[in-house]
Amino acid sequence: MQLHKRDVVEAATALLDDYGIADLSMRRLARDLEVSPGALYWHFASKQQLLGAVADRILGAVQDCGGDWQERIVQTCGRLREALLSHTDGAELVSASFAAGQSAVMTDLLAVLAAAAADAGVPADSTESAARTVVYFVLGSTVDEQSRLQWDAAGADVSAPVWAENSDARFAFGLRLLVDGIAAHTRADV
Amino acid sequence: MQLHKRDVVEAATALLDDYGIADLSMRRLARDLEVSPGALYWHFASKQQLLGAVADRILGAVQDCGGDWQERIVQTCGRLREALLSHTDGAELVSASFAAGQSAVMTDLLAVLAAAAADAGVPADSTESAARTVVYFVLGSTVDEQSRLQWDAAGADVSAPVWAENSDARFAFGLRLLVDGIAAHTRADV
DNA sequence: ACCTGAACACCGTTCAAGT
DNA sequence: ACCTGAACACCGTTCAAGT
Repeated sequence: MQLHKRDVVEAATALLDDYGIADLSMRRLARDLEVSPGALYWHFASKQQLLGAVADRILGAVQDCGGDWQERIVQTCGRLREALLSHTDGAELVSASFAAGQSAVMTDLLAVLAAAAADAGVPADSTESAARTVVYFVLGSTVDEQSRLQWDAAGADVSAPVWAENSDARFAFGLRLLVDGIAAHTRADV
Repeated sequence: MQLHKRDVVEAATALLDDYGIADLSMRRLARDLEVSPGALYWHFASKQQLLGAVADRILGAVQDCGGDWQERIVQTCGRLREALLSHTDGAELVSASFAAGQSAVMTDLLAVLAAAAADAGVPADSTESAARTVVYFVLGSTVDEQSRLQWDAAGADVSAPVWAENSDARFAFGLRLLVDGIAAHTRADV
């Protein structure tokens, strides 16, 4: 039967979860779907574009939420982190797709965060900068956390769980820094 | 004559500057050096390790500096950004090497930033988190900036220079957010 | 419209064998 | 100690040709 975009993205996600981003190749994906490699290029212009679709699928779990601007930022970032951690190499894949400008959902999240910054009183020409700064933190710290997590799961030495236990607190601390920064900045300008 | 680590790193940097990270392959590098690909593996255990050495070469230009903790953070980040921007795909390469834990100099910079955070009054168990948050911002924003810069240099549409002019201000704003956050956080805790 | 088959132009890494 | 040659096991992408 016919191959649809959704099937391809689903199979790619499964491949990612089971074997990681290094094994997520167009040829391997085609093999899993029992089509020729060229077939994928009927549905996607490039591997980058396909990875963007996988990123958007991963980020589907992140819905926006209510509350004041601080709660909205903290919640959005928390959910983003959870979504990334729930797929093997999820943070790395989304990070790469974001950098390549291939994730539409990531662009939406940026808008949500920029709106929260606006509510906080950040001047209109700086809300985008504030939102990006927050996103850089979430992506950077989660890539770090996940690589350590996965390294420990394989290597398994003693001091690993200590890091893992602290990672929630470390994430919360960095995020607090940014929220405090936004709050302080708007106070200074008003 | 004999091949030395320094020659390899130098040739790799030249290849990076002239053709970008996508063309920085072990085989192409070997061709430029007029050796067989296998020769490189006598001097470096893997491509990742070689890229780490290139990252450290790029970061050699970033020396540490004096002043109060705020000045030290702002200066260090400014110099880091300059170093990244002065090589094609420099931000991407250093970012990848940092994530892979292959850049010794990046670890030094982390320590410098952590020391500044400590001077600011951040509790000892959080200085590392503060430093990493700053580094995530510099790497993330500079990767972004550089990809836009290089895309414009090739594509060349109208609205490009506007972005370029604002990128200094955008960087400064994000950095200010973080410095304000560190300042606010320590005030709240003391 | 959708896919196959085969090709093009590459990769990183290993390792016996040479000097 | 340092390097070559050749192999192993792959890549992303394109495109004429088929149905």
